[in-house]
Amino acid sequence: MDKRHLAAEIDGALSERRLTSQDVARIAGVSASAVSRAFTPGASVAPEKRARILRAASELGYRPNIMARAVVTRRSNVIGLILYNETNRHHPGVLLALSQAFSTIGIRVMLFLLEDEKEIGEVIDHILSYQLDGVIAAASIPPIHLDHLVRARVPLLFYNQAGDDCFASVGCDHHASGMIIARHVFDAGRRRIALIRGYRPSYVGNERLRGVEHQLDLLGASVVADFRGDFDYGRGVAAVLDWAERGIDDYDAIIAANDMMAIGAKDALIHHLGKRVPEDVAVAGFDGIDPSRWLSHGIASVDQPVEHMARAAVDMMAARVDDKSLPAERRLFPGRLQRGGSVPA
Amino acid sequence: MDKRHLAAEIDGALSERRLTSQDVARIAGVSASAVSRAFTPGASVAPEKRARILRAASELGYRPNIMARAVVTRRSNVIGLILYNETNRHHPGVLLALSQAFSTIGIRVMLFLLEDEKEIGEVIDHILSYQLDGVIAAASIPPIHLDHLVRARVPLLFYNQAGDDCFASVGCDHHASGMIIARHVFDAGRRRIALIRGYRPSYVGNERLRGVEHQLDLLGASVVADFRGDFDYGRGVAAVLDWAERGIDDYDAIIAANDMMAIGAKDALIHHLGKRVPEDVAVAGFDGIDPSRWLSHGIASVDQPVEHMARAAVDMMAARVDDKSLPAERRLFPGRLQRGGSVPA
DNA sequence: GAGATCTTTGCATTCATATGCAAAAATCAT
DNA sequence: ATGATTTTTGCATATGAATGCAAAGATCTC
Repeated sequence: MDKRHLAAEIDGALSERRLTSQDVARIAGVSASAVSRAFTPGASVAPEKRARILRAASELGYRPNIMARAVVTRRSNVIGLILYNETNRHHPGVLLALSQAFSTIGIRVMLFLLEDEKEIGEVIDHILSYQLDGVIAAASIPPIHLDHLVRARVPLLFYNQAGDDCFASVGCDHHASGMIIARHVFDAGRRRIALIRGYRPSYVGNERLRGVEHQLDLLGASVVADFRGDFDYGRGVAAVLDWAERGIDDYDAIIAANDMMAIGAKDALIHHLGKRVPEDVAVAGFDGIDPSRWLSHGIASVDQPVEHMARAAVDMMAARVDDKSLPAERRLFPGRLQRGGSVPA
Repeated sequence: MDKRHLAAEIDGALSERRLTSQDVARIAGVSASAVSRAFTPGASVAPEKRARILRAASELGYRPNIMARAVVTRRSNVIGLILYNETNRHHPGVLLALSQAFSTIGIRVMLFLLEDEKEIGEVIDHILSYQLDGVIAAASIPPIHLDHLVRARVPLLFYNQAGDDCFASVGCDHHASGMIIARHVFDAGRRRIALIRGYRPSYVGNERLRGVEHQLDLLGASVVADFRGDFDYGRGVAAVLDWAERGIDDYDAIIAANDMMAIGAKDALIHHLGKRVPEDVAVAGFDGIDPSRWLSHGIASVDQPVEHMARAAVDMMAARVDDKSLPAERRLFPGRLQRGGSVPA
């Protein structure tokens, strides 16, 4: 058969070339345009011709080159995700939820995992070079770089970052979450609270502790100690040791800016100071990460509705890719109290 | 000035168009080719002309469109990373190490995070459509899909997967790691071992336990219980409860296929059965994840030299992108024993 | 069966960049 | 200053696919 012969010939010549719509067109006996249309939903092709083309394509193993398509359509179906490595370590659910949610609408994620704030310039540069359809930033972005994104008209959505009137954003209401956990600790009868904060520039950490302090203030409980953390287990341990060293031991509860540090603090209380949790000191955190629910921990926490947030982020991003004039909406989701043995009921 | 006028005009007309090399060429008073060459290292452009072009480009905020470039050069500088979500949750260091290592050589990562094995077909389809320079698979790939990748001549590298003569791979010597941890447990005087395996198709889990069993066999210790896990904390708990329910309680050590399950088992021993670790039962795992080193856990483990492995993966991939004829080398790294309180010294 | 309407099709062009080639310019040797 | 050599440069074309347009074909109406 002639078709078979053609296919073999194409296969042979392919060592260096790439399979193109032309190749498929040849063996299906149509034009390259027809092939293109066969792969474009809603395009005008006779049904049985489309079938023939798709058959030929799958025989050859042809798939439209999305890069080439992106040049013409100005759509890559790829979004950039800027994430601090830290965020992934402390809360791997975020990456999963976003990645999964995007894949349900056929959008792929190019990952920019930052170890250090300084890398962000280079990352933005890359983002602008790849013609990404949009960017989700789970990291703050310095104004200079923001300006580049704006000028290139790349839709930008902040995830769990400070609200800004100019950009769309999705987040958890961390301030309210702070109030919830503080209330929970207060309701357990604790009045002398020690705080382990996030590191200075962290919006999430700051909001959470602002909420905690606000609530404690309203209820009339006092903050008797205070430590600057970094969201890592080790800093939770360090906080407790630091207080002990400085003779501070009159707190009856610790609220940490996330679960990792809460667990660290709890471990230090038990293993280094020989205290009991929650009898001597109650411990609470945020995020509701897996280890917080382990038998050995049972940390009271306020978790984020990550799936809902991811879904919202994806919806908002998709809408803004289609219509760049959409307003800078901000969607906030409430946290949910997760009870745990570390704070008595 | 005319140049300023031109720039303003370009800026105005840009609402729908995109900034191209032509625009830069116009205000720099050169041809588009010159602009292209200015951005191509080693291309032939007069130094001061290159400077002029780069200045104009940065004024306008121009960056070469990598998608368009990729069509011509057949290089996207993007690799695909196929990863089970599970892997990221149980061992977030893998994603970080790979992502960072690639970014040092200017290659970006498109992430394909799988929740379920069934998604792999769709993922491979996407990978073939984007003209990715290569694929790193930290997941096994069914032969049908493998064939597609091979026919499209996409360099493929397996990460921590079963060795295959046809493909490059990087991995940890999990069998040896299994022997190491078994020896460690034996040296602590334990002779009656219970095993928590990975789920059936997991290469890493199987290798680790083959190594363990081999070593125990050599040393003359016996396996008195055995449970099929899934690498999750909950299955570690379940294993211990299952044995208890079935009246099996004569084991003096548990070796789990990873740290998560080891921690789960340890927690269940302590909190559900009231046993002591390591006095009554020693517990060991694999990976050396962060929580395994927490004060509250201290799990003896064999960790993987993730940074070295990632570095190797990146080097091998980069080499294979440049030269597709490179052989299917396999690089194995030894695991390192991490001591911990869960196995007495 | 003629004419009107709707659908399908291929041609030509476009997207943004890279690059071989030959002309032009700059550099060098003499 | 002249010719030989090297470097720069722009033109033209290529990459792989999408799409407006007009011609061709199919379908429908009466």
